[in-house]
Amino acid sequence: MTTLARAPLYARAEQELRARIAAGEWKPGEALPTEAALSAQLGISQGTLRRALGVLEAQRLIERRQGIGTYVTEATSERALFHFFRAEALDGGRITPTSQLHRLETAPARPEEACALSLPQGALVHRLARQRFVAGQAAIAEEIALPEALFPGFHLPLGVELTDELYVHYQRHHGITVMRVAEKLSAIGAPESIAGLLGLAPGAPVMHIARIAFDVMDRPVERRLSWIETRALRYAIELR
Amino acid sequence: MTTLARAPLYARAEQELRARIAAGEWKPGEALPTEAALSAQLGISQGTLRRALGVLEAQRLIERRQGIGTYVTEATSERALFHFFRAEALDGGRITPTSQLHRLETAPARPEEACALSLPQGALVHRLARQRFVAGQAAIAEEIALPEALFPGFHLPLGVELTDELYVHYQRHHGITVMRVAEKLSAIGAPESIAGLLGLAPGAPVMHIARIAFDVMDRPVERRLSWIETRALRYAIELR
DNA sequence: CAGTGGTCTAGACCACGGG
DNA sequence: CCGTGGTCTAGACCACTGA
Repeated sequence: MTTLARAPLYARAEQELRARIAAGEWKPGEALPTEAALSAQLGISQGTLRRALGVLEAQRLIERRQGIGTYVTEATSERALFHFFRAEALDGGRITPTSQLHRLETAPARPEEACALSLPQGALVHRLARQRFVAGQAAIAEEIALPEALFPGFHLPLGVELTDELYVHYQRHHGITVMRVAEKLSAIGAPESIAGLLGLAPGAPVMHIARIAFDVMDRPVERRLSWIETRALRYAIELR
Repeated sequence: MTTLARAPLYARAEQELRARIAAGEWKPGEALPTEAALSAQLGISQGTLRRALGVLEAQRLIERRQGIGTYVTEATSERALFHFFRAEALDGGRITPTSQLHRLETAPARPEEACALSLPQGALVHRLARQRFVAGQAAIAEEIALPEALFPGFHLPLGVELTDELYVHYQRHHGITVMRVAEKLSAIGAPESIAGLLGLAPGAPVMHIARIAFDVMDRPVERRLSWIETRALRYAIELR
């Protein structure tokens, strides 16, 4: 683990704070104690605490505002879309898709799902299938698996236009904050079932994305397969 | 600019050091002065200097090694591949492609090239076309444009297997270090010319990537179009 | 105005690497 | 051993916010 006694103080403080936030000691939107109070409580100097807070801020787990205080970052549709939804219009403009769930079931994880989510054989997952629309056109099909253990009693209305991002829902209703996603992209010919959903001919080129999302403690919490029709969309990323 | 007199000291120090590195005061692989010497030279405390160095280190412009010193990061094939070449095998294993240049010309920039590289109409670019092979199979076709002004006298042998990454070549021979790339991905049917190069049927699904690469001072220095055959490859990225 | 986070400093001490 | 960067502290002062 990273919580070795040998690790620097600031790193241990960072882990301590991360764990406390993950445990819900301070919930999204709430303020942490002041730097003076926190450093006294942790028995470290303010400078060392600030270094730990700086890391958490860089990871967007917290937000610091001069003159106000330090807050646990709250997931918003805005932010979720901006950070983790990389599709944009051909001209680079932002896109705000709507979405509609058309299947929701709870079943034993398939082998690929269990593997992606580090679940034992036979563990239950909630499985969602949905479409996302851009300018009234179906542009994205998705199949999502969530560990039942992390999302007990998960539910969403079928067939209704959803405005909020799923990640906002995860945080508000299940206390799970997505911090990082890993994706593997490929270009494939649309399988028949997907082609139907997206209004394409079978075999037409679509972008396929296999995503695993990780939470604050870097545990895998969602596996998502996406099929994206990229005639009117671009998937924009930045590497540095 | 970011070099306002009002900006914090550490930010001004960071910009100052970045500019000096870009200007070649310390070349890739060379050591910067010690922290004590640098802080004295810049008239700031060691703590403030360390903060500036921390930013440059996070951006991988420099590397600090305890007991040794601070060095300007040198581009290596290893690093260039790892950071900016996101293709991997289906099982997640790394891939080391070979490449072969089959066209090299210098001509006025096309409108899209001029736009991508912030060049005036009619400015000259070097235009490269190459193929990249994975396990002996042509898997990637690329067309690359470089501003002639930044790469005077650019040349590479045609038709030979190249081992070094292009970005290593940019740094070694033209003093240009790529720090960041922006990409737009889509899935398209392979155009006839590309299909021929990749051994695909015309219209077969390929991943298309339009990339712009930026240097140390965040100027656009390369525009690259790639067509990737993703039957044996995945494009792996991480968002956080 | 009081209280918050942001900047900057000076200095002690530690850990590492090489002569 | 010495010189390097890495950690940690204590404290002064600034800049912003809201009552």
